Amino acid sequence: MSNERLINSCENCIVAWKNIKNLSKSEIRLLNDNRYEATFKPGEIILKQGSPASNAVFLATGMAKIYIEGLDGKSFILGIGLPSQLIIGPGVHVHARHSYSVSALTVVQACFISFDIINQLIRQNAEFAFGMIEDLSVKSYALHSKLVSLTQKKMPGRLAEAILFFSDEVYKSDLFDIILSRQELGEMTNMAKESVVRILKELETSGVIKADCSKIQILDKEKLRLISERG
Amino acid sequence: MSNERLINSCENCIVAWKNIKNLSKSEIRLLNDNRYEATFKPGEIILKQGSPASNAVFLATGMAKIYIEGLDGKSFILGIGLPSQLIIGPGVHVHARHSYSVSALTVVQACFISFDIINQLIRQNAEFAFGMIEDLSVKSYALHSKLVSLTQKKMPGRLAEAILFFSDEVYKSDLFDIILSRQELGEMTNMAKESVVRILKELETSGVIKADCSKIQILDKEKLRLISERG
DNA sequence: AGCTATAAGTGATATTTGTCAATAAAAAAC
DNA sequence: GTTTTTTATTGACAAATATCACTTATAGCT
Repeated sequence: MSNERLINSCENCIVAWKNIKNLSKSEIRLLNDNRYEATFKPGEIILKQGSPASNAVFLATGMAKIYIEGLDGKSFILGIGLPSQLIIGPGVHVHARHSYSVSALTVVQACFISFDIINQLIRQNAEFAFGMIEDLSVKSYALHSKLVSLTQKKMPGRLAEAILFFSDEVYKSDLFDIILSRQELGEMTNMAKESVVRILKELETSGVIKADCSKIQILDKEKLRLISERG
Repeated sequence: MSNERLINSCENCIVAWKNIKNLSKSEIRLLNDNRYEATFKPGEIILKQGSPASNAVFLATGMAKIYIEGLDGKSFILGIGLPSQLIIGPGVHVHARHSYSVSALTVVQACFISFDIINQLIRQNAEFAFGMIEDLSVKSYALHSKLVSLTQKKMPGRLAEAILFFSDEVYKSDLFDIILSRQELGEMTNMAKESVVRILKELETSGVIKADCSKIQILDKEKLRLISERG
């Protein structure tokens, strides 16, 4: 963690959270004056599940792994935190504890803002409050889809979905170096790492993708989408 | 659906949503004046997944099944709607569509209030907005637990959890007539109805519960809790 | 560059869980 | 109170998926 200020101001920050546009100049100043930056190295923990939630975290650069630490050491990867996102678990407004852990996958620059400030802004600015509600809703909605996917799709469907997520949401390309290991890919799709390897190979044999270690290329996106949707 | 007014006013309604206490008298009046009641018979659909969400629904009496209609006709039961609850899916603040269906399990009396009113109240009353955020957060938090439970627990753990849910949250008793069929219990715990029957019998054989058709009695709650937690 | 630790890949085997087919028991309809 | 329909239960079997025990790559270190 360094202490230099890498980001000048929230006002002209190009990776600022969408909802910040609902704030007035003076509100943005309040936010900016109470903002603390930190830089994390790959593997470092940004937020720890169960710990008291006193700050909201905005990712400015880099990628982070958002995961729930479940039963006997197993974790479940909820998703990948990307720039512009507000990282805030639902636990915050329930019992002021983080409901998941977040760790850096790459070098990550993050801004921390106290919930006192966030809550003050929610209180004084209704549009900001709506933005918060919308943010929570979008995340909740994603959990619903995930629930259906995990309970009703077979392994190939779930893995296809994960590959599409990386292609569409993370790398915005059909050829990318996937940052997660097979183990982690399994933690994201609820399958054993060996099964990840096997299904990847199946997808490769059927000409849908090419997977060589971390390099993944989507060859037939339509087919991959079909596999993802059919389950 | 009948049109008589069964509930006099939100102000002294004993099954009113918790967050209504944050409203002023005039705000409650606004709510009450724009409230429409409806009575549903068992099996009737109260909200349909995918349909435009124009109203919030408050359950006044009865029980409802909240479920996602997933892939090829399979549904996943998210939970049971009970009196005092606000039934509102996350889809509402994302794309103004219901993200799940709700159907009456018993005779249900419900109040409908337009989102125009709800949103107006969020806008003008910060505490009410906070109540909304808290409600969303609690629901989202529950989804996180469900996700862990479904991915990391084995069938006995998931079924034990469901039985405890009915005992602790719904009937508040160790002996109850469960309203869901074996099929539905399976849709709630992600298992086939035959597996529900088998695990129920296993639990019965090991002296944890007694299950005779719809009648379920918990004999050893500690052990049931252990099964639920260990997975 | 060589050594070491970590991750990927493979095959055999074991578990878990679902599906099918049939019967028994309840509940609903007449 | 039958008849009909739905739900519960059972056993045999099949499919999906995990686990184990290795082998082979890959990627960090010194």
